[in-house]
Amino acid sequence: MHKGSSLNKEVALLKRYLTKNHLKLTQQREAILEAFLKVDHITAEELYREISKKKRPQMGLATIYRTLNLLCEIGIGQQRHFDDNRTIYDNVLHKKHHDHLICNKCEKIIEFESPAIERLQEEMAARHGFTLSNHRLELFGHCIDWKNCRDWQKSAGR
Amino acid sequence: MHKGSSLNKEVALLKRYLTKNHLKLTQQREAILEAFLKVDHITAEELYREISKKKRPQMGLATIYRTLNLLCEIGIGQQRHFDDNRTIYDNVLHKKHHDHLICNKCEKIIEFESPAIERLQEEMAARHGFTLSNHRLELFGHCIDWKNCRDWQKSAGR
DNA sequence: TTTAGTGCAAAGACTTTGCATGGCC
DNA sequence: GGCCATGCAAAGTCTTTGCACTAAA
Repeated sequence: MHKGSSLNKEVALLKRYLTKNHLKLTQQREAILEAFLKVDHITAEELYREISKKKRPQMGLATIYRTLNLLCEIGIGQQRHFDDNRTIYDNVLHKKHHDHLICNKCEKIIEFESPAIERLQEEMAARHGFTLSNHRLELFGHCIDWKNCRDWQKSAGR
Repeated sequence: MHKGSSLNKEVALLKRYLTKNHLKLTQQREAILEAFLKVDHITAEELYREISKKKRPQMGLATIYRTLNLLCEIGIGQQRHFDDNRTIYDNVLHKKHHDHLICNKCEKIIEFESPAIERLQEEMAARHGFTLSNHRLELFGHCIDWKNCRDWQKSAGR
């Protein structure tokens, strides 16, 4: 399920970056990276609970934030935000890419892929002299059945 | 420059929404809407400074937030976040839509449009039973001339 | 007159920072 | 051993909420 080969590759990437910048590879950083690579995206809080439950009960939340920011600098992670203000950290390299279709009425989020759109993106990038590494596409609107959605019923009451 | 016709249209939209929901059209809400319609996007803080300087010195920040959230519910505004954690409120209806091509090396940002991509987006949304109101597309990569870019030279130093 | 909105200040939520201690190189 | 990283707690930053008062409807 979670390929070890990928893990090793990322650890190597992390090590290289750390060495190059006179930083250190600690057990915490390794544990965070390992857990992070198992998911597509996660919040600092969730990663914290995950790690302190299963591996290192004494891990500090601040360390999670610091390391997550580090991973973003390296390019393994990328920050994202939905409508609330918490930060979601995407696993950029490992995850199977997908885009999002987001319902403004009921908070429903559908993940999809479109090779056709991706092709046009490449074309557009090339036209402007860009080489793409990744992208983010979010479509907002409302889904056909939002009136039956419990989340929406709830928040509509205010 | 700032077309009055548009202003009136939006005020009408706001009024309709307020009436329908037994809400009230206050001077504050009108002032906030007016100021908001003059920009493409703005933060609550900026809008607050703008309005308290020029129109209503006693306006509270909380009112700005409340009204901005209201405008988002109506569909005149939309929240967005860049990498820091502050919320940017986009003027959805007024602004000319564009997508972004972002260079990870030199911070260059190019705005572009692609009707072909938009068409595919609609198609994809329809396939999932969604009606779109708008979207966000950001392409990340590097531009062909980033090595000559001053911004990159600068930030590469760390 | 009734009900909702406002301003202010306090509370919240999330993230970063300071500092003494501990752990890589 | 030197220096960076960690944990903890405190401080920040941005946003929401409670409440008494004011103003639309």
